[in-house]
Amino acid sequence: MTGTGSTEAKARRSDATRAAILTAARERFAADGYERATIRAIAADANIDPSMVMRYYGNKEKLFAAAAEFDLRLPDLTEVPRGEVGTRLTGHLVDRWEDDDTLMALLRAAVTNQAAAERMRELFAAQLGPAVAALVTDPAEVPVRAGLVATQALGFALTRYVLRLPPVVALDRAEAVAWLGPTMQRYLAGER
Amino acid sequence: MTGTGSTEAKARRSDATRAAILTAARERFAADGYERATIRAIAADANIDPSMVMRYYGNKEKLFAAAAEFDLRLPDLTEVPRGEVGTRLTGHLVDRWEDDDTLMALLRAAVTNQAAAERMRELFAAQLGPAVAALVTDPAEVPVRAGLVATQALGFALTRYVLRLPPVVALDRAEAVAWLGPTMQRYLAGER
DNA sequence: ACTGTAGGCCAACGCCTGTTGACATGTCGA
DNA sequence: TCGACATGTCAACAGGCGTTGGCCTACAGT
Repeated sequence: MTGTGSTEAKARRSDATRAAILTAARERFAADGYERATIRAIAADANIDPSMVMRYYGNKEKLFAAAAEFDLRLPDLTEVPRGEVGTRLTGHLVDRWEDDDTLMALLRAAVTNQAAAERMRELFAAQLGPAVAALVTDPAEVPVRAGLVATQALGFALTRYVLRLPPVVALDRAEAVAWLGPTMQRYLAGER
Repeated sequence: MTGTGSTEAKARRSDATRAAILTAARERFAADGYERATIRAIAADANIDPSMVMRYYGNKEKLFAAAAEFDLRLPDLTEVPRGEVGTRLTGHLVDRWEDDDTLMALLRAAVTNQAAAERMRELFAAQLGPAVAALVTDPAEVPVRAGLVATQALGFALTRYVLRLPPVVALDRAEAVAWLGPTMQRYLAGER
């Protein structure tokens, strides 16, 4: 056995560096988008040489792929009272957005980078889709309703965290949920 | 008098070139975002030399500023039946988005470029704000309601035209208006 | 204690970028 | 007809980018 003796896999001496790179990458991608986030800047943030980034992640594209790994951690909406799924989902998404900048990295990059956009599509198809499917009776309605939810969720994130429209920035969590919750509710479980 | 004899201002011989540059710039900024849209590519599209772009627009920043000039042409919502302002506004925005790629250029650029983001904020404050103000009785509510409208409008545009989430792309104009209209209605004139 | 190897740094490459200045061409007023 | 000025081309610059390969250095397994 090697190293510090963890229970699983082999702990490499370079794990700390790898993690530092990933953290710095997420921050840079989140703040600057795909093309303005340079390998050199990321390396500088992580206090290592740019060539280390290449050694550990191959190239910029793969680095982004690693940094953009993300789990929405959606709650099981079937256990929530039918009339509250909208506010519940909205609150969860706001929280998820605020405590992890991976989503921001994904969003900023997805606007100018094809691979990132594909990632975003997968994220909604693979994570939001199933959550919505558990609520909707007619399977044919699932994609549209999930899409509409994405519409409002991403629009809120875009205007609040990226464009920073003052009145949207000014909303506190409760106000945001109160305004957006009913919209989500209708998209998830409303008529039509 | 000079040139082709228009009624106002002086028509320069280079006006065609200036317009070609502007058109190419809008298309490139819309398709690629601010940093990936290069002066060289824009010049190539317009069939001229990159240095002409500099001569006529000074630098890339000013070129963008000129290309991102935009008027939402919002209808006078006070002449629309109170209950239909949501669908009316939604329909107008969808149309506006589809027949002019300036908005797309503005959105794609605003995600990674500060000046473009500021432009976007101004656009909503100066154009959407007043339109909303004409509908809402309490002036204190105007900014929030306009912000919420922006939230849904930009979210729809983002998911449909930029991220291209399949179910959102699949909506036709009528379906989009039917789904988003009520949301807009509530943001514009709903309770709370 | 010795040595192989993983971890890390440095310098350089080829390419692309925005931007500049010198030069050629054409057009229009005098 | 002539000259001034607008229009346009060409070549180059300085800097930044992703990426590569060679070279030290220090630790881990024997």
